[in-house]
Amino acid sequence: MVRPALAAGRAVEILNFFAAHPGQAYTLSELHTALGINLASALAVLQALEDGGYLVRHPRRKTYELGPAPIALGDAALRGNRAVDLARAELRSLAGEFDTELVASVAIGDEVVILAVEGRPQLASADVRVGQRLRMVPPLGQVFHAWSPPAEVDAWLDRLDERVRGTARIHLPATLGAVRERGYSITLDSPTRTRIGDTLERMAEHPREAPLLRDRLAELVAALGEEEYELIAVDPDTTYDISTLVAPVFDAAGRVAVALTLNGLKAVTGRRVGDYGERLGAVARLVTRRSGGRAPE
Amino acid sequence: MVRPALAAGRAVEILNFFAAHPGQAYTLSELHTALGINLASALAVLQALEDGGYLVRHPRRKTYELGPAPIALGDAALRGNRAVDLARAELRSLAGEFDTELVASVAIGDEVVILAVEGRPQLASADVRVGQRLRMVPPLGQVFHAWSPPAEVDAWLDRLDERVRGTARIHLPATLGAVRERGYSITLDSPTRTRIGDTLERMAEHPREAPLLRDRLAELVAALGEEEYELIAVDPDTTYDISTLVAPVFDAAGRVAVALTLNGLKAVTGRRVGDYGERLGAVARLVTRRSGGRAPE
DNA sequence: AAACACTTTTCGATATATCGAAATCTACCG
DNA sequence: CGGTAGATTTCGATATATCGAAAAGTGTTT
Repeated sequence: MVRPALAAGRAVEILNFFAAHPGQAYTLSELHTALGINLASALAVLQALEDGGYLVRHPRRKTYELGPAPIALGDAALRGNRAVDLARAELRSLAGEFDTELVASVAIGDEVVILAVEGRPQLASADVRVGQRLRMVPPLGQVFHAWSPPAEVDAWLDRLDERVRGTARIHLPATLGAVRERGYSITLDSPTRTRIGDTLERMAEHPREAPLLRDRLAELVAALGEEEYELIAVDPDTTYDISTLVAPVFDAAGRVAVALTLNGLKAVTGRRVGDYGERLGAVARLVTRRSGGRAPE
Repeated sequence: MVRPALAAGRAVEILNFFAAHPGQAYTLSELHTALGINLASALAVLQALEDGGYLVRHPRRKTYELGPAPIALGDAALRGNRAVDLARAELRSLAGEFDTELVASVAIGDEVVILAVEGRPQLASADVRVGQRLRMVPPLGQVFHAWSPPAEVDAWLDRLDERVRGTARIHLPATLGAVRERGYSITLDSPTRTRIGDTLERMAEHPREAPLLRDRLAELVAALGEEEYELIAVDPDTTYDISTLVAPVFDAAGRVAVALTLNGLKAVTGRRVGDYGERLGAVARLVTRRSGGRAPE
């Protein structure tokens, strides 16, 4: 058997958990209950991570927290990933310019991982932190799939509960088309959408509750299907509450390397939405070009 | 058996290797030969790391390189490690002020790991890169041991080849005392010292050659024992070539959390050496204070 | 001071990852 | 276009990590 390497997978899970909870310290049993890893196995993995300096153990409290080794690793990863490095810098200056929250995220497997957060949102939204991992279930992840081959879009849709998959398969192609056409995604703020975000966050935070929350999520997505969440046509004179504007940064292969998100715009006219979107899109194109990427087609 | 978790240890080794070689891509067999991990086992671990986004695989070339996940992890580690974060910022401004190379490093087990490098050295020295790991064998690591309990100093000395251990045990207590007294370490540049650095770097780079290089290292350390490498008394009017000035940043428990190193000063008077050292020491004390640390005693 | 509740560590049987070698695949070269 | 050298992937026996549960340790409460 060659696939598993169970202990390495555990090491990854543990590191991801610490990445999502910066500055926090956890005991062995907290990690055991949070991640569902057997105590003895978790101990072995924690010792290996400690030996390498990825975690340090407080000798009295017997808690683990992040050590210095990931700092060097993160530095190396940033050097090898020009797009993220540039995106961080650009988002920082955009945050000053726009006075709202800006986020850089990437897709890893079937999850979105937050890599940078700058500024604060105008609208109260689900709180976003670096290291957060959210399962990329529609409508989350539109920019990551707007330029994808049909097979990948299908895999994305298949993550939906089967009760809502049918209607999603009807609506989503049009919205993905609108995103492709416009170059960025616009989603409207609504209580339903906020609750979807909260639920996904809660599922990520408490993996043990995930099965219970799936039903709830399915209902919310079904409800969202009835609303207009992805804005297809923008009227310049209507006032909107915007949940997110998202623009893609492409890599050399024409795939979405990083997504730049502008979060929570309160009561803005369609005209202004267009201005924000174009500005965000221009930054995304700049980062694409400077990092050696190219748009598809 | 609870100690091993072999696969987790391999994951750590592989990540360390990538941390030390930023932006580089490696094939399975390159990693296999470089790290001495069985091909099949290495493949399993690499797949686990890839699933988590710590590595990405180039589908054509079949090479692995760092993915985006370590960026989030590094960010979290920095948030939890105020001392390193502050040290990086302070070293950056010092590099502008001093026009030489400045380095932040930490001790992990029996190794020193480089976490930040700013500026360029005046003297040609072994090249220093973020992520580098060097086995901390005397004379390397003086600041990390100047305030340590005797047992740790002994463990450090025991890493020396037994042929030179005896003389080192005679000389080092005095030099550690001088470091403690002065608050920072001063080591002189010499061909022997440079070659020790090169050899340690080479051992870290090619673990397979390490046993062959141990003899060479022992000879060099023996030769260094004859020279004056740690400067005990500084004459204000003599001109020195300085290899390193190193000042400690302490954590809340009074242990050395980070070492700040100023590398390669060419032809400076003793008076100037003192100025540099005091400035570096002042920065180290500032970082200690701001990060909530305290000096021992 | 003693019992309690909790966490960490240890332990032995079993399932499984690891190892070395062989088989397959890929790309280069004649 | 066929051969070859290198790499990747697969395979089966063996060593070993994993699991559940019990033991030892730690700090708190009564």
